[in-house]
Amino acid sequence: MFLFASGRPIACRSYPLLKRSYTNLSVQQLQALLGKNESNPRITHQLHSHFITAGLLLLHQKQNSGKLLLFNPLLRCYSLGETPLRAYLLYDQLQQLHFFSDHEKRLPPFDSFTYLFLIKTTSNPRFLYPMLGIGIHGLTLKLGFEFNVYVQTALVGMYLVVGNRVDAYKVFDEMPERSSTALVGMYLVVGNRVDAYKVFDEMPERSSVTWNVIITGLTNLGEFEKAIFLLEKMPNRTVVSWTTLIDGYARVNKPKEAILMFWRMVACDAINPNEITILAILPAVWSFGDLSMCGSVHGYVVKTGFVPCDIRVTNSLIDAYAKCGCIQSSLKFFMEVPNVRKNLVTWTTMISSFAMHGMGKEAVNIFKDMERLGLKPNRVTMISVLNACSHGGLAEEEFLEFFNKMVSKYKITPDVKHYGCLVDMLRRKGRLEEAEKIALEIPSDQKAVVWRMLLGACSVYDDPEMAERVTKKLMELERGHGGDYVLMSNIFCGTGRFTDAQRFRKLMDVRGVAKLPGHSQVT
DNA sequence: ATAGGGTTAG
Repeated sequence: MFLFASGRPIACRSYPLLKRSYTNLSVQQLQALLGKNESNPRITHQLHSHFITAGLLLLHQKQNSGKLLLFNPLLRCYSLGETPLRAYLLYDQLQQLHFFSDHEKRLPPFDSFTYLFLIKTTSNPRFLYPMLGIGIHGLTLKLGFEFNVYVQTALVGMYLVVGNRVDAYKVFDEMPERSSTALVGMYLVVGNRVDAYKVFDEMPERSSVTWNVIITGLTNLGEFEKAIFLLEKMPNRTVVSWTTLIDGYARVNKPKEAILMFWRMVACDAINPNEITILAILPAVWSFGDLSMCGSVHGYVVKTGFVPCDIRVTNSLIDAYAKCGCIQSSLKFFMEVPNVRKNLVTWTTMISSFAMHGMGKEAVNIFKDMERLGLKPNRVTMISVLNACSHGGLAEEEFLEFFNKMVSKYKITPDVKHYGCLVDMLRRKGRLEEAEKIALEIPSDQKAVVWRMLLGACSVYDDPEMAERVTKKLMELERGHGGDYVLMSNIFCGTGRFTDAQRFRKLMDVRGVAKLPGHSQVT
């Protein structure tokens, strides 16, 4: 993936072709580009590719003690993104490259930034080897970065992610230069409100980030009264302070309080919401069902220019209109967005909006428009389409056409949710034989789940013959699931075949299976 | 360039 030969980096075939030219940009411009697109893995990847081919990856300022100008920002992007492993590999390759080059015996040109981002890599929940963080901790000690407050703050966070709380305390305890903000944050994450509050209270000076850290921590712990108490005491409230509480209330399903916070922010502090505030308030707006407020948020968002900038705001608004019951506004807004700005989520949102309104045909048309533009649906898109078909009164042939297309054309392996849609559709149609035929063709690892769904469908339609066949199939696959026996015997009871029912109950006792407390597989 | 809030289904 990251190939280097004879000390010189070379490009690798797996990199995507550059769609735009980065060749004339200065180092500062490239840095800014990385910072702006930190959440866009494609651009990160393209820039990485460019750095390698143009020999910029190891570019460093000679007069400034050899700091890496583009390597660290690149590391940061990968560490925060979807593939933190790339960050680790990037670091590892450079380290080995340095090790094998014989002209220098000194340590690699890594600085505190490198290790800070490396620690963040290991605390990223997507990173599969969090224990590597402990080794990196050792490195920072060896290299003398233990006096860097940022590095240590990241270390504390890392240990909390790894679950090693004792070490988190220990690292903090040995910090020579304590950042009170970090201490407050750490206590909050650990759940130690009293100590966090005490430290916070004794701080000689607090930055706005300090305030926001404690407000966020209290909100996440559900301590809304204390969070608001601090919010009111805070000297210079920022958008973040308010947004934290708005989001917190929306998440615990208290839309009224969230909306109240929103108005207080605007009225008391004359602070304008930003994109993230909008994303936080919209779920509150639709769960409160306030269509008129949906419209005023829309107006505000258009006026401030968030709409042409942030596609997520657009998507969230389309969704909010649909969930407030106004599919017309949803569609109108969707149509106003130029196709070049729409991303996969935009299309998926519109399809699921039609699905929740039972408008199957319209959903399918949107899906076909999307296909015509050459976009490839993902798992979520397909769930929405399939849902739209079964809820929107479409023929089962059409449903099955989409299902097959998903597998053959788009190479998406159906999971439990897709099969859930399938069984749901067939149940609505009462076509259980069809379902049985399909179930026979399903790949092995998912089989049991699907057969079990079918068994559930049989019990609704009182089809004991088929239920028996399905149960037999289930017995072949796995013998130990007690719920199947119970369901089967219930079906026989329901149709008056009590001896058959008893037969299954007995079989259950003989095989020594117990019925576990029930939980639904279909959600 | 470094700590704080983040779109779609179920």
